[in-house]
Amino acid sequence: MSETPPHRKRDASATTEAILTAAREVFTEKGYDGAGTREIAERAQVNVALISRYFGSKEGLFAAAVPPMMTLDAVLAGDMAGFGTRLAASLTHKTARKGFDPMLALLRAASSPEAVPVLRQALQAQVLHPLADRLEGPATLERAALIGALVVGFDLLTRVLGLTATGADAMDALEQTLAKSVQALVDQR
Amino acid sequence: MSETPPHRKRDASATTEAILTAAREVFTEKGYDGAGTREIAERAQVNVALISRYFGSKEGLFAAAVPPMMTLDAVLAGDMAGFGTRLAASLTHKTARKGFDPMLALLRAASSPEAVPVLRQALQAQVLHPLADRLEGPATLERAALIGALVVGFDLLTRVLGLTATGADAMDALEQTLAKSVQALVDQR
DNA sequence: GTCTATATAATGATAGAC
DNA sequence: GTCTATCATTATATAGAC
Repeated sequence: MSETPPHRKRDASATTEAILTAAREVFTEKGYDGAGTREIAERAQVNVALISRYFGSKEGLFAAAVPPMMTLDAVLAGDMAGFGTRLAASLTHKTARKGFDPMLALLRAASSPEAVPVLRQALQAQVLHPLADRLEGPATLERAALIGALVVGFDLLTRVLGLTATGADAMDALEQTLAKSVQALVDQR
Repeated sequence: MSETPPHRKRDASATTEAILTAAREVFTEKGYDGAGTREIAERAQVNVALISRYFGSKEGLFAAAVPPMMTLDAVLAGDMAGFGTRLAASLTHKTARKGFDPMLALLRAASSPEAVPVLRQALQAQVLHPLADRLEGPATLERAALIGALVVGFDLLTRVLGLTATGADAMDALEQTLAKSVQALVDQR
């Protein structure tokens, strides 16, 4: 053997994957502005220059990392009669999920002009339209948007701003009321 | 007269007011991270150094400028039977309000750690609690929080991310559905 | 009370060696 | 395919003259 110290793997796809994974985590925690390319590279155990190499720019990295992961498939699976309950449970039972969280990433990037266009497009195509397609009756897109608003606002208040329900029964009341509001939007016609 | 060229007024209170007004506008437009002290000073027609002089830091300026203005008084005035309608109208009829907008400022600062504590406190004390006090029945604070989530989420989707309802009748449907959802949370018991 | 000038630190991006 | 080194820009904050 000869010399080959500094890097673990000479594989472009493994490198890009490591960058994407790290980027998703850091964007989730710090938002678009707060996430630095150096920190992302460090977490990926990769040289900073490779971010520009493979993704062109921080903006390109964000677009490749976050929007493709935005989906509602998990809660859309199942009958729509139980949608409100499922959705409310998924929002209140977020058991300190660490790592990537598309919703947090969206909330913490929404104030950055570079991120807004791709976020809007992904939200439309991958969340609101699929949800609207599962609704019956009039104004399905508008009702889907209001369900989206409820979800987004709930997460903003509780997980970004850190508002807390005081006590376990308050949490129950919150979850039930949320489920009811969502289901009312689903059942409306 | 002798020499006195570069500044219009030698008055601390006028200067701090000019800074506060400019800061509110810039924070609204650009968010906490995006707003630069230079830009704020320029818009206030004031020297940059005076921001540190009077507010200590950018964080101090934000705390002095935005949170004290967060209030729900305008829509809380009136009987609660019409609250949903009033609130929905105030959200959808935002006729391109220019200048300071507390809700936009909140949304665009929520991803910045320096802004979160003061935003949470102001939201609790000046918005959610006053609203909860006007509600009757059980779990008033939780229902107030969900109304807040709906409002915050709605503005995030429409004004920060720029989702648009397609057509005037779609806007009507949106407004009516929103009013209905809010009022259901008010009337619940 | 306000100014200029600067200290200090961080950023995103790139050129070119290996 | 990956590295080091650096460029260029920008940011907040402060010291000290006026």
